[in-house]
Amino acid sequence: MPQATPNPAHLTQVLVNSPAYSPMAGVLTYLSPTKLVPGSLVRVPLGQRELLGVVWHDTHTTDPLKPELEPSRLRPISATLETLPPLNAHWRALIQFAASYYQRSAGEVALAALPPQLREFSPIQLSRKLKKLAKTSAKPANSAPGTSASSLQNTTNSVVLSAEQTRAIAQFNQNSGPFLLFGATGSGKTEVFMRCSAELLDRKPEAQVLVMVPEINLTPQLEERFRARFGQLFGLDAVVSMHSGMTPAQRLNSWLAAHSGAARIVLGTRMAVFASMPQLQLIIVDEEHDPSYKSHEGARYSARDLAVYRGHQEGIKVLLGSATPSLESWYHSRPATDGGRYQRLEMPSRVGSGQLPLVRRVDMNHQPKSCIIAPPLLSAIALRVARGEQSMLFLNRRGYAPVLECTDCGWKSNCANCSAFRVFHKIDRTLRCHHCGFTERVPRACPACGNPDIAPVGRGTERLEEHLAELLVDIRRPDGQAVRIVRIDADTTKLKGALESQLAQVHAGDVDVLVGTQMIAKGHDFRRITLVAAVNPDNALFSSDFRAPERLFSLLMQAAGRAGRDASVAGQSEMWLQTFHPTHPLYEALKMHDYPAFAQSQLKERQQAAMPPMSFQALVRAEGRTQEVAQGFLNAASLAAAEQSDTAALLAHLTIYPAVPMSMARIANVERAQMLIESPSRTALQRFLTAWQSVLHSTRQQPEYKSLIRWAVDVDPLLI
DNA sequence: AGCACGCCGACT
DNA sequence: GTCGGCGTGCTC
Repeated sequence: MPQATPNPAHLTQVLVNSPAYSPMAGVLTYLSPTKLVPGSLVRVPLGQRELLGVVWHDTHTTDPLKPELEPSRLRPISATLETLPPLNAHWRALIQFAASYYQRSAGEVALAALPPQLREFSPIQLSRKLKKLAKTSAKPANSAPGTSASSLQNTTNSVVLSAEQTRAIAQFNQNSGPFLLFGATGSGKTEVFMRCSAELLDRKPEAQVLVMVPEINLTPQLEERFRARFGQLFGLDAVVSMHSGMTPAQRLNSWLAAHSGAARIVLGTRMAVFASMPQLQLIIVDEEHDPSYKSHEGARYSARDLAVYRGHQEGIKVLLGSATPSLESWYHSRPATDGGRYQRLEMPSRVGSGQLPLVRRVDMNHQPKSCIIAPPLLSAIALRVARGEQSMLFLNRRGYAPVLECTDCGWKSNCANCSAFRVFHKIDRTLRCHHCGFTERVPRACPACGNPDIAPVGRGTERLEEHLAELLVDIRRPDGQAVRIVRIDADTTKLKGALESQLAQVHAGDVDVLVGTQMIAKGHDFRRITLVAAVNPDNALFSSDFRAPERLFSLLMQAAGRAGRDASVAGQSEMWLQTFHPTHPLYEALKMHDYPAFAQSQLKERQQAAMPPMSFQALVRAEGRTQEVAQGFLNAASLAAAEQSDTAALLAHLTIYPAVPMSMARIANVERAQMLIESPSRTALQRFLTAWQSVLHSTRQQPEYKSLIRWAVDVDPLLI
């Protein structure tokens, strides 16, 4: 055997952020003077750059693909961030699983899961930062002026639990989960979350809890409640947030607090599922049905599904909560005797005297032709205004009208870059594309035939607000003043803090009627609203997207939950639906506030059509200059799967559909196509996708697909 | 993906 | 004479 080099170095496997399709995917091998523990953070040279890396496998298995890699050509690690404890085996297992399940490289997933600022820091910068943090956290954090710890604890723990809450908590304590807390809006799910957390934190002195919420705007409310409850026990900085709205410095601080164990409760959006939490004992996923848990870029992971995996992997409890669970979770929580894997905890009643609102359907077939707000609904709103109560109307379209049309030649306000209409915004007289942002002033006359008579078709929130103001012009509030209408949508809340100030107006009672898009139906408690109306909810009933009814039901249930949360007015609160299909089963179930009935009928349909959750799907999306290239690439890769033995062997277990244009086929002059792959077996689908990667890569190498812009696999897609 | 190198058009 | 376009090719 030849003698080792005079300065012996350890071969060290390191993950860096390199995408799955580059030849650099997987681990890279470096030299290190000392043996480094897996999970250690290092800085390594790669070409001209120096990158953050994570030390991976213990064993240096020789890569069969690159046998020519000689130790003499390896470069040494530049530096080790030794002031940080290595990422533990649980975290590494989570990253490895997410990367393989969602068909991305481990390096991409691992590095995306670390705070961005950590990628920039040198070891010296990092140790400076850590020293600074140690100094500030050395100060006693729990000295809130005015309230003693014991008095606050008394008030928070003196919340009387309902029988349902007590039973749910008992079941949680006696079983191992995962749990699905199926609780009506207002049934007190948050209180259950806090009690379950409190018990675990009490039992284990070092325990950590991860709480996930779907959207950033929901974090402050929940954060406030958790901080009020646990801040006194563990220090105010023991509760930290993690979401994309934070500054890089804040994100690093939160991450370090979680990683060191100082943070006892981590509250965050989907990215938080990857937080390093060495003493993690419980994961809570609030509003688990919310589509925001599914990532749309990079690795298209589902944070809810990864939370369940992580809980299983770490041997800890996972608690999912929703008033309208995803059909996946609902199906998993069927009785264990039927094969269910989750334990269902039920809290059907509202806490206190609050009743669920009365659901009223307006049959639009029997209303004046093309009316926007039916007369009975208008009178109901007018009545609330006169009584000094608030109403909320929502419509799933912003702008004034979704399209402008020439009454003469039929010209429509198409977008030049997208397969979509540009929306008419009357407020600044523009036509705006909501997909690519292309904005122009409204033409004086039809650009095709010169006819000056071009008319808005359909309605958006702007037009609804305008129309409502006209209809209610004579209505007076109890104080004799004119009715006050406010609109809340993406256009009115663009400026920072605008949403908060508009919401504050509503809470203060300065507003009689609130008009907006779905964003007002979610999350916020409007205690004085006694009427909620869905102006035009029918679209989702006949959508080509099989999940549209599920989303509509959930949205309407949430919206209904906005009404009458205040017990003093709950008796009179109503949810109105304007529909051309009043007897549709979805609305029937909604009227009875009967999610289980709705879910049962949906699951039956899914069963018959062999769709999720009874089957498993993956979607491959491709983007190119033309549909021919995008679709051609997908179809060629599909054909080639039959010619490679490992993929061909699995074809019997799956259905690969032909490539089709996406429903929004063109955005910003990029043509998009997709191909659906379905299988009754998750394993078969997984094996196929893994083996198929190399086929996709080599297909892209063919000269006719050189112009392909990109492709990506979406496992368990939400939008088909 | 980054970031080089490299070979052709309009500017101080 | 240079600045800069983005086409190929490499990075342990």
